[in-house]
Amino acid sequence: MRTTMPTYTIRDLAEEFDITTRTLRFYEEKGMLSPLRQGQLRIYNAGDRTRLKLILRGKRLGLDLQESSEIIAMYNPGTNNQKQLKALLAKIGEKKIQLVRQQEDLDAMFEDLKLWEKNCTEALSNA
Amino acid sequence: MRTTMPTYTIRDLAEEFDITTRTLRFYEEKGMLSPLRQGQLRIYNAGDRTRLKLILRGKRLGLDLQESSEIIAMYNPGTNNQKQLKALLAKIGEKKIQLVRQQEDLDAMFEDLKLWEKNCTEALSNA
DNA sequence: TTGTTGCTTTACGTTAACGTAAACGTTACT
DNA sequence: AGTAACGTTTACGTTAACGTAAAGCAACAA
Repeated sequence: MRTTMPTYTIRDLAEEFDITTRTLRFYEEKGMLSPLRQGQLRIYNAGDRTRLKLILRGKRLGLDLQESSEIIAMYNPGTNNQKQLKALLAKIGEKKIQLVRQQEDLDAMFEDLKLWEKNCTEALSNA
Repeated sequence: MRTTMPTYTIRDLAEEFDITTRTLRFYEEKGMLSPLRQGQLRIYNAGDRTRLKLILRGKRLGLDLQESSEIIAMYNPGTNNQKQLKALLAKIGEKKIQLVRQQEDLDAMFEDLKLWEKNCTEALSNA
């Protein structure tokens, strides 16, 4: 049996992820997405959608597009040689260090926010 | 008794936080730092240093300088009026939502990294 | 047929966050 | 006095990540 995979227009994805169509074309221009063409229209599949999600997740974490590209490249196992794998491991290590740092920063900022929130509400209730 | 608070030159801070002096002057230009002058030299105090730390923490979390400025503004309690406090609370709420999102993204990425790391090391040991 | 809507390509504009260079003033050796 | 090391201001340059506008094709609606 042959199940039909879902496809998306440029507008579908733009609306779902709240970005502009310009942004999608831009990512394509950068080689991060390669939707099929049906005539001259772009037609995205599930893989494209997943890659887009990864790009946007990276953005929220403060990665630039180049970094996100590298992350995404880890997903396809085309890299079967020793040197590249080791390089990849090193990169993963770096990324983990950076993410741990982010965790700490996040925790610290949450603490601050909690304090400020407390102070604000108290100041309001005493008014 | 009068204890002398520590002060820092522009180079001290640049080296401590691994940024350039240009960056420090830029933040000043944007009104985020206001070091004293001794002659025409900048002389930073503990408060300046703390603000700088907050700016850099914000950067690591992907905030832009404007957002970091707002965060820092929360630290000085000069805001004692009802409306501003409520606005502040709203902003804190937004920020918390965004940070929670970041937490989730971080967790997801850590999971991925762990998987990739495993795959890489296995691939290497089988070679 | 003439809109209107939505897609396309091409190309120039914009903003943030600095980098970089020029030209100059202090202080500190030597 | 010379010069090296650091600081200063002023100003133009740079990069990433899109925004925005122009000009045009395709399909469907009135």
